[in-house]
Amino acid sequence: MSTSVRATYHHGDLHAALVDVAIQAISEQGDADLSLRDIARRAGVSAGAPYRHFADKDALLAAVATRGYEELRRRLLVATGSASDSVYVDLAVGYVTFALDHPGLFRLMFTHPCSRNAPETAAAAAAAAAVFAEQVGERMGAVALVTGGWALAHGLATLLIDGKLHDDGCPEAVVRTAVTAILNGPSE
Amino acid sequence: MSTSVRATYHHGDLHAALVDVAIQAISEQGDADLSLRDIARRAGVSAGAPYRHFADKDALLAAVATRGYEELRRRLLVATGSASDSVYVDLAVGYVTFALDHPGLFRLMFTHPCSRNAPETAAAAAAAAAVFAEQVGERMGAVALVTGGWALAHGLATLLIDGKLHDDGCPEAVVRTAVTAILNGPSE
DNA sequence: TGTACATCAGTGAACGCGCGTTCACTGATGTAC
DNA sequence: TGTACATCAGTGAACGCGCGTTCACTGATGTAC
Repeated sequence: MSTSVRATYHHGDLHAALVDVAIQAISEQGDADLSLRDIARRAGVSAGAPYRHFADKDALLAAVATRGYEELRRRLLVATGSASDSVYVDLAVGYVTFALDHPGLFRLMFTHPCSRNAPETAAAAAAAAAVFAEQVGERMGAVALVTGGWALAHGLATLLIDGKLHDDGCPEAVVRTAVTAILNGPSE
Repeated sequence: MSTSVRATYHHGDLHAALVDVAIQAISEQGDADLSLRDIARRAGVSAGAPYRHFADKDALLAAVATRGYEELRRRLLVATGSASDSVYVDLAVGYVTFALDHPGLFRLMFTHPCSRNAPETAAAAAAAAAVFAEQVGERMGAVALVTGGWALAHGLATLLIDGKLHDDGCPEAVVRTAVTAILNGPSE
């Protein structure tokens, strides 16, 4: 079950192992362009082996993105449980924390074309986005508020993982103050 | 001066031409990974020629990103001139419109590591970001409002270029309503 | 104005590289009797 | 329980490809006299 040397000729569950290893690799190197050969190498398997489990590279990446969306959804649900004043702040913090923990995965999920045509990935993405809709929507009842809240969180996440905002060591504080400030409005 | 066949052995201004052609190429193909060889090819020049003008591929990309930030700044300044109620809406619309017009360039500017170490690019990026600070800051005077406004625009831009939001053919409307909704707040 | 020469900005062939993918193969597994 | 055999999941060598970069070269330009 470990990533280390295999005892048997057959792997056991190479399908899942490849996704695991890909997520780990993407986390280590911080950006989204992994090579299929490298993933196979890390899984201790020949370069052709993945083709027993995935049609091509994009299919593997789509599976990785799917797992990413599932984890994001989980994080958002957990964040919702906080006893904070604002759902927006809670969701944004959960969202941004996920992105900062897995920047490469986050970029893959949102930018890589692999996820465009995979229905499974699209479903997982929709499920994650639905958390915003449920949490914000059920309290406010406006689509635009959901979109705005999501965009705010997403903007903070991407700017932070790309190093465009100074976070002074505490990105969470940046998120809290920025979201709060915007929600309280330009006070006019 | 055109992209077509060169008359003379020497090019004239290959430096600028390479940046032009790269921006055009990136616009056509929609994503950020161009090859240096392809850019040279499009410029009608051999694969080695760019090395007379740029240290390496990243140096060219940094120059491209710099031009991108300059154009973004210009757009933001123009957007500021609108007779709208809200600076936030104006800036967000300008920002998002730029991203949708040049999705590949936008991704390059914000995500590609090439721009990390180039001081010239960093300066252009800072100048663009400063428009937010000036417009929002001088009226509200709060750093968090600037960050929040920028993040909101940036989030909408990235979600839209990555096809994660339904825009129903009019992305500008999505931006207007989302920003307005968030600014008016969850009405509590 | 004309010539010699240094400098500049291209060429094009070559380098090594890692990639995604295919394919004939072989070792392991499991099922039928 | 034991054996024959179909199926499955790996191997490893090979494919063609395009890439970034280097380098000895050559054509064009401009300057000194």
